[in-house]
Amino acid sequence: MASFSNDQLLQEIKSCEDLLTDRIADNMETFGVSSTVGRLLGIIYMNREAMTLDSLADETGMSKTRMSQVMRQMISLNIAEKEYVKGSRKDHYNVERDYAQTFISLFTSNWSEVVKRNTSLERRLREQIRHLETFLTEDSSEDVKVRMERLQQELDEWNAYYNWIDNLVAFFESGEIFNHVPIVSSEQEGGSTK
Amino acid sequence: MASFSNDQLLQEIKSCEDLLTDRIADNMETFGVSSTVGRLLGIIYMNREAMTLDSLADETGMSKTRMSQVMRQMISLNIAEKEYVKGSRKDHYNVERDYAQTFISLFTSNWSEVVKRNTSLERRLREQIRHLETFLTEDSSEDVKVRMERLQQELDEWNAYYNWIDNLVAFFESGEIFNHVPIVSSEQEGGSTK
DNA sequence: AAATCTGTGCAATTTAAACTTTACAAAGTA
DNA sequence: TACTTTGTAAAGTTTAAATTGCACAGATTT
Repeated sequence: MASFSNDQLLQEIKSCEDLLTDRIADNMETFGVSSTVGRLLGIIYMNREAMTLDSLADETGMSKTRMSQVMRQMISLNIAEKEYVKGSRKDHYNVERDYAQTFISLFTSNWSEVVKRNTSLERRLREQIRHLETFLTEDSSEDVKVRMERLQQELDEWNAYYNWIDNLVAFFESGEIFNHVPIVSSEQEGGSTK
Repeated sequence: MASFSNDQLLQEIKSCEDLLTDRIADNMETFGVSSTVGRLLGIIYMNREAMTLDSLADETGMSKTRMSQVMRQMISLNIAEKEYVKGSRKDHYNVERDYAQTFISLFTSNWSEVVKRNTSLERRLREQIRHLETFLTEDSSEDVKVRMERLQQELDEWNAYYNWIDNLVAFFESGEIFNHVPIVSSEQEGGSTK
């Protein structure tokens, strides 16, 4: 078949990279964030150095405002950060370059929030139950007693579950997970041995 | 203060249960599914026995069609199943009653899908690269060679990452995770010892 | 066979999320 | 001081997701 010119080759390579970025964007939705988060992650990652809002807007064809919104979100998710570049007035953003670390950051951000919300609800309900219990008398219907008891058990199970999630988060965040599920880099020839 | 009648107490208990259901619905969004999935999960869970589309529609105030859609989704996510009830023509749906198991099912469903998609993309790109490599000649620009090399490395990292996720999924699905992050039920008095 | 019930495909509608436009404050520059 | 540049707040628009209403097929009952 026809050969490729240098420029054509470059373009082909770029289109491979774009496929990767697209996939990152897709996959990121699994974390419950907009695919644009993943897209920016991919773009900055592939770019191999920090980027400005303008260059991101340029690359995605989206508005600078949106870039600002997304980068802020990414920072709050702990998967990006501003990087000071001397001589430039613009903010430069860089991303976590370790995939697994990104996974952990997102996992942690999401579930910590859930645990927090749950803990406060649990406290509230325990209090409410204690309050309601004071109104239980001998002539309270059997139904009420049973339901109350069940609610208690329910809360106990919840507590166990959210404690588990909390421990799970710690298990990831501390990196202990890697002791049991290690990352094995593939055995491609010329593979870099960090 | 004023005392509570039996009915009032029941209502108060119900409203506690509703708060729990609401929270389940909220939390479920962390798995990237609609909160209605969580709401139905919560409702059926609290109901303590299988429910029909009609009773669900009744409970949520939503259309039966939507109930059907959501239940199907839940079944495909492995967190609900139809249950045969003799004497009834309606389908009855029940849900996984173990919180942690639900977590694992959702985690597994989501990430298995991601791994699968990625694997097929990786294969495609490896092939494309092998193809492009045949066009590399001595007069190919240095830039092209570097980019090509980088792309290779990129794919190696991807491969390592998705293998990790795949192992992670197995780690959860097999229940091995519980050996390292156990579920500890809280020490409430009268706590049931399964 | 006619009548009813049940679940779901499909198009239409509503609601929520993503994204843009405009405007402006803060900080830098001339 | 007046003029740019940069990031983002706020409100508006577009796009996508959630939800409904209608219709109908398949199964069940009368």
